[in-house]
Parts: sequence; C-alpha cells; structure tokens
Amino acid sequence: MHDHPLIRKLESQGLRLSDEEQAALLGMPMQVESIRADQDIVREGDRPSRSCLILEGYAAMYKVTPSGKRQIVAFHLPGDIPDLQSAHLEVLDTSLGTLTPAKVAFIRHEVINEVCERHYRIARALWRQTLIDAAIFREWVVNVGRREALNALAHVMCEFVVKMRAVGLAEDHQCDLPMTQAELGDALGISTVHVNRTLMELRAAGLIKLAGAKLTVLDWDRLKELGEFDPTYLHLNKQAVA
Amino acid sequence: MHDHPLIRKLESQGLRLSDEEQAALLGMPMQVESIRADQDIVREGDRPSRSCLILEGYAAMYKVTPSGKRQIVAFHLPGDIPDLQSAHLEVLDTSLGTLTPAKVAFIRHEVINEVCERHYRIARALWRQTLIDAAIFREWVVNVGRREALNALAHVMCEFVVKMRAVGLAEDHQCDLPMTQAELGDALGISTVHVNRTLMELRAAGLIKLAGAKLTVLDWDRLKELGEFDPTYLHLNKQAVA
DNA sequence: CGAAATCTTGAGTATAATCAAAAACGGTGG
DNA sequence: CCACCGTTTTTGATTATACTCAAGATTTCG
Repeated sequence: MHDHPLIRKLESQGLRLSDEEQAALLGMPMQVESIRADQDIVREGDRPSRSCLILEGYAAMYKVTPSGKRQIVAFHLPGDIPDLQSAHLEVLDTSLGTLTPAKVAFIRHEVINEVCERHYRIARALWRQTLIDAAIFREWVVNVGRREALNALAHVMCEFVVKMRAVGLAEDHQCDLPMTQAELGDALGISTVHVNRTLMELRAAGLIKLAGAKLTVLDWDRLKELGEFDPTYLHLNKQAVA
Repeated sequence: MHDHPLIRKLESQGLRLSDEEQAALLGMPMQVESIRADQDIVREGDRPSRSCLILEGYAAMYKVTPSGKRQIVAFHLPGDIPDLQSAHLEVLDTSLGTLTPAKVAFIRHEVINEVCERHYRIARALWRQTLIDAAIFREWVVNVGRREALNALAHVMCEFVVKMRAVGLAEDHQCDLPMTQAELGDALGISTVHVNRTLMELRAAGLIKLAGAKLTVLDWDRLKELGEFDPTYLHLNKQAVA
C-alpha cells in the first residue's frame, strides 16, 4: 500500500496510475496547514481559489438551515478532497469543518485544472472521485429518508468502517470513530438524545462496542444486515471491501 | 434561448460553448427512444455502456431499500443527463425511471469520453453538471433530514419550479408538476397520506394551487421562505434564477 | 484536579406512520 | 359521449417513532 493518502485512496478504488501520473499529482504545489478540531476549513458562500486534501484527521461537510438546524452530509478522512467541487463551481454551497485536529494540503484550482488538462487520466480519476462522493450522497438521502434510527445508525457505522478499512485506517473491525453523538445525530437527521438511546440498543444487541472514540464491530454480519448495508455505492475494488 | 435541451441547460448555468464545441456535443451519435410512463430506463446493478439525455418528459432517480421502501433522490427534466456518472463508474448504484412518457437520447460512453478528451472545455462542462447534481443531492439530504414535511414540501416545489424556469419550461410561476403524491412522498421520505395533508396546508395557506399536474405558485416569496429555499446550490446564472 | 463537554436517563409531547375506506379523477372502449 | 375501471387523492382513527426539556453522571482535557 502506497504511503501517500491520496494515492492510497485512488488505489482503493482500483485505479492504477503510471509513475509519471503519480508524479504529476503529487508534484502539484500544496500548502500544508494544521487545523484544530471543530474549525471550519471553508464555509458556505465562500469562493475559494483552492481545494483541500486531507492528510491527517477527520472532517465533515455540513449545511446549517436558516432555522439553525445542522445537517452533516458526509464524513471525510485522509486521502479525501472534500471540496474538489469548488474547482468548477464558483460558490460553495456547503461548509467543511474538522472533527478532530487535522493536517490538510491546499491546492490551487489553477494547478488542478492544469494537471487535469495535461493528463486526461488524472482528470478522469478526480472526476470519478466526485462521482463517488455523489453516490455517497445518494445513499445518505436514503439513509436519512427511509431508514429508522436504529438501521440508519448501523448503516453509517458500516460505511465509515469500510471507508476506513479501504485506506488502511482500520484493523479488522476496529477503528476510530471520531465524532460525537451530537454529530452522529446531525448526520442522521435525528436528535442527540435519540442517538444515545439508539447506540445503547446497538450495544445491547451485541453488535458494537463503543468506548471513547474507539469503535469495535462485534458482529459485522448482523450490523450490515441491520443497516441494510451494501457497499456497491462506494465503488471500491473488491480487495478494499473484503 | 437555444432550441436543444442540452445546450439550453448548459446555458442556464452560464456556460457559453463555441460553435465548434456545440457541434462536437450535438454531433455525438445518439440513439433516440420513446419510453412510456413509469418505466425504468436503467436499474441499480446495471453496467450500462451508454448514458441517456432526456429530450422530453420527466424522470426520477431512486433507490429501493431491502425492506421495500423507495427513496427518490432527484427529479430530472429535459436537458439532464441523469446517469452521466455511469460513464466513469462501472456499476449503477441507483435506478432511473420515467415519471411521464419521455423521449431520451442514448449516447455511448466511448463517444462521451472521446469528446471529453478532445475538448477539455466540454469535459469541464459535463464534470460541472455532475458536480451540480451532487450539490442538489446535498441539499436533498438537508431537506429530508432537517425539515418538517411542510417546509420540505415547499422546498421541493421551489427547486422544481426554478429548474423548470431555467430551461424555459415554466412561465411565470406556473408549470407542470409531473409526479404523484406518492412520488412526492418518496422524494421527501414521508408517507403518501402525509403528503396529501401537507399539500392541503400549502393550499389552505394560499401558497400554491395544484390541480391535475398543473402547479401554480400563488405566493412565491412566502413559499420560498417556508421552504427555506436559497437557489445558490443550483449554480444557475442570475438570469435563469430571476 | 477542576471545568467544560459529552453522555445518559426520565417524562411528556409532537410529528408522522399505518391501516382502512371513501371520493374523485383520468383514461379507455363501446 | 358516457359508462366503467384502475389510479390517485382525500379523510378518519389509532399508533409509533422521535423530539423537547431537564437534570444528573461521566469523560476528557488543560
């Protein structure tokens, strides 16, 4: 497994880049910054001139409604470029904030565009990334719209664990779960209190162990079934899913 | 306004293509088919070798959960290429079905890719399309997750009307609303019965008139406010929004 | 160790689901 | 043009899932 998070991510989706292409990608000038937990990286309404690649730590994309309710639409982990969209859309329609302390690399849009124009395969790879993000949003809609709290919670856990495994951040069925119950509620469109009660249920059913920020899946098959989780929509290669 | 739905759509987002680029786009070989109402065009799990451009009629992207519940994640209208994603993702993770009789043009993925490789500006334009679709999914998550039925219903109505206006299919505040209450329910993640009651409320409040498949917005400002509708996420040019 | 954040629990309430059935509508064929 | 059939819309009654408010316990982190 490659040691750069971005390449690792792309490889988890079955993409093999030539040495030249890898060099072109990693050779893009990047400005690396450390960001504290619970800080916005970019905010809805911004018109950024660069996108950010997460190197370490975790982030969430979210929107806040005029009535003050927050909805998280995606969790992001190392290797992700959560706001790659902003390279082609002028105004951000979503905010991006850290869940934990993070290290991110900012890449100027011109630079991205130049590399994409020169290497169509890279353009395709990045386009594909954004398409997978879209696929995840679609499944997220289903999760929020058509699953009850217990099933929806099981589903996000499955998704998160699989994504973590794909980039080598989970061993077996154990990994960090870097978000609070309030944040899980914002992801599922339910209240914090209800998250708590539902987590209890998952624990009582012997499906997971969750202590601090450490999640252990005790019964993967039953958790998957409960969450109606089919990883197809993540478009990972078989090896990364297994 | 151009007379081809695809060009009209791209123009509504402020994109101006050169004559050569337009020719390259419209010159792609397409196979036009007529499809009855309530038919699947493509289905989750398929591995299609072509994408479809809607020329006439309306369609919806949806998923069905193992427990049999349906969630619509997007409505599509003429000019849309709902499954453009499949040009870069092998397996479809969502189904696409007609809401009304429709005329669609199928374009082979090779053809799309060839045109994109030759004309980076076209690649960007199509990429951008898929990014806007993703932006719509994000807002859809918010709508389903964090708005109550009344506000959510107002929101989809606003979105639909604005999209219709953008491609010249709505005059003033009147347009077709080509979906049943059951389909609206599947879009909002609520039951048909509840859609009905909520529609009644919108009518009683004097915000809309809805008879048959014809929607008239009686009070745009209040409907927008109730639906917390801010069209930024549609990434249209000002003229198309106004 | 202490303060702040997070998690947990209880009680009462609200939004929306389900089930069931009637009314209205839309299209079709005689 | 009208009668008929299937679909869609409407209404009522009951139930369930999840919300809110509130307060106490526990964890985390400086």
